[in-house]
Amino acid sequence: MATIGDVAREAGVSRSTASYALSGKRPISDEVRRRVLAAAEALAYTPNAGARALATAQTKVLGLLAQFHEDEFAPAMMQYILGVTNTARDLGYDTLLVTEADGVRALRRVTDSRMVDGVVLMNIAEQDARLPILRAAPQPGALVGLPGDCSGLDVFDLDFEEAGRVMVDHLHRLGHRELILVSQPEHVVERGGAYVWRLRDAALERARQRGVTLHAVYGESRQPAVGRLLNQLLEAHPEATGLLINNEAAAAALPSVTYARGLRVPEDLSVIGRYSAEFAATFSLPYSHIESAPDRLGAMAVRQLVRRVESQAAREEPFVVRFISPELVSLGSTAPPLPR
Amino acid sequence: MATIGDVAREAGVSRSTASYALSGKRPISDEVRRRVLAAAEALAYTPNAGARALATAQTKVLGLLAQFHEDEFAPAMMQYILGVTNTARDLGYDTLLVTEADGVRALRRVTDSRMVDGVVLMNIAEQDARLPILRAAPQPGALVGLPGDCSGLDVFDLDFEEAGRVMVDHLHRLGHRELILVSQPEHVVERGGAYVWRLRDAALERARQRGVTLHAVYGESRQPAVGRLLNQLLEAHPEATGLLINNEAAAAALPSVTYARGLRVPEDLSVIGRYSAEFAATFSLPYSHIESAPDRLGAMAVRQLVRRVESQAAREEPFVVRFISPELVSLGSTAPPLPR
DNA sequence: CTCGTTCGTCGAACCGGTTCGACGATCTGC
DNA sequence: GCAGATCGTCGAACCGGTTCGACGAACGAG
Repeated sequence: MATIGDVAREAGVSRSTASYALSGKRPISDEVRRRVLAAAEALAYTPNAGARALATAQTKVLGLLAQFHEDEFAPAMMQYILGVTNTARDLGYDTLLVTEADGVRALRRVTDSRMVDGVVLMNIAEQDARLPILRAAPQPGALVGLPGDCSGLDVFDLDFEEAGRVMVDHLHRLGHRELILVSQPEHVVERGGAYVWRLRDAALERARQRGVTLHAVYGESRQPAVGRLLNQLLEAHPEATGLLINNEAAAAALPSVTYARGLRVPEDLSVIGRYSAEFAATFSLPYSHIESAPDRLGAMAVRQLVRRVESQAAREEPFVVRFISPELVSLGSTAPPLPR
Repeated sequence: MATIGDVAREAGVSRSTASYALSGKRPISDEVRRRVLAAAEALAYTPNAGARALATAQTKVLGLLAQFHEDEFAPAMMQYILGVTNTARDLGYDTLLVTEADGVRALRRVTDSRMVDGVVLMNIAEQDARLPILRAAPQPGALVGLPGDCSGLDVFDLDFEEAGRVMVDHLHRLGHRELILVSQPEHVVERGGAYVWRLRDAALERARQRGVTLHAVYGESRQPAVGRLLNQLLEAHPEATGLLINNEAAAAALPSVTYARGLRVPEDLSVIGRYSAEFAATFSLPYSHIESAPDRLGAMAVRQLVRRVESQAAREEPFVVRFISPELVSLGSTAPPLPR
């Protein structure tokens, strides 16, 4: 493998001149620049990433810390990851994907050893043990998901409160007066998944204001449990005319349940979900839904992160907490309730 | 951030002694070792990854090159990725996930710049332009998926030929004489996805031997197209009593189609899929299926890769092409056909 | 008591880049 | 024709580790 010393020798100049010719950081005569570029081309020179990182204190790599819990819906994660890796690459960065169960240790390793210039954290818990580490780290960090304490970090998330209100308002306006909300499994909340109750509590509050009855329950993350649960719910609340779903697995399982029960959507039951367009497309889901825009969130986090990485000025700006406002994608799965 | 020089000064020894005390590569007195370890602890010393990579020519990072095509089923990919990242971490490596569309450029970048010690390639095409690059690279490489030319690389894949035969044999033995096989979309084949025709051709051959009629068609990767296709197929071949599915999206869409058509599984239609346990669980799929074991494949590829990375002897062993033999997981979705 | 080992430690070089200060050559202005 | 500025290049130092050869002290053997 050719080093910059080889290039310099081939071009008949010093190492520093070769470096300047390649980087353009100092004026170099056209003649010499030509010779250096030709030599680099001829030797197929590529700078050694480790050496460059050592010299410049920049690795051009971002860390992406994601955790996969047994009872979580892995497929939904993929879109976030792609949002991050693709945006990072567009900005000139590669991505170190760390899925280690011990997130604290993983974060320590990649920041302390200076493997990365910045870190994106996913699966944020209400009380996330990784946050103190990240705040103390020399690299900037960005979160996809809202923790209890946002200080010292840039945070990006869907506005789950507003999502809950939009769902309730939409069905209330159509005339529905009794609704069911299926959330994620209780484990997700216990682990600190605040978005679950953020959506639920806002929906409950809005339902109260509108005089709507809302049955809010935890869901399951797997078949057949989640299908069973949906059946039980529909049985237990025969008066309910609307179903709100903040749970990918439940959304995926719903079509078979409604078929089996002979329920027509939206005539017998209006449905609104909360998931991504990608998810809806791959799973055939015919329900109107709040778009959770995972790729957009990943991209936003990376862009802000890279700004802070690359500019001292940006690093001193105040931290941002930015919510994507929920957009209701209408696929015709809601309608006024039938008169009974 | 503390360097090894700081640790040495704190412990009152030279940098080299500190290094040896930490690595144990030369005998060091207990007294000095204690002091060095204490100093490292006190200063929260972590070696700089770039510097170490430069000195040792080892980065302790593996590259994972995956490509996401528009018309592919992204959720299925997640399991492969987790198999790779988790196994890598167990063996002391981190993973650079590269999803760049231009795979050749991406591979050049990570190998030429020495960012990684080895590379795992996914989404292997029959004629994969990345392979010549990988063969010429100084780092070893492993493939998940079977290319036309396996020379110079370790290859891991499901035995799709055998999978096709197992599917046909299983239904033939139950008495079925007319079957439908839904494969991936034609694009996947055109792009070089050999596994599609490997399974199909083996199934056709075996069906011919057994005197079974097999209608093999390309599928779609998205709803609603894939649902429409399934309906058309069942309509076009009313005599078919068995359905083979080598297409995740089609498998996910099938339950609603059978419900809608009033078909009972397995009484009216026997079904065998080809996907992972994880996929089956998250999607509620009640079908007997060939387990495609993505996590196991990812893990195997990484283990072999790391062996070659870490041992000169291993690097000189002949290259392997290893197939996982298809295992039929029975969930009761097959039965003898009803007499007509 | 001395010589030859062995053991533990140190200094220096090296990995492959980047960057700073200096220096010689050329150009400008008077 | 000379002082001073400008331009292009070079040498050396540095980033933070690892590793090799050497060297002094302690040790055992004769």
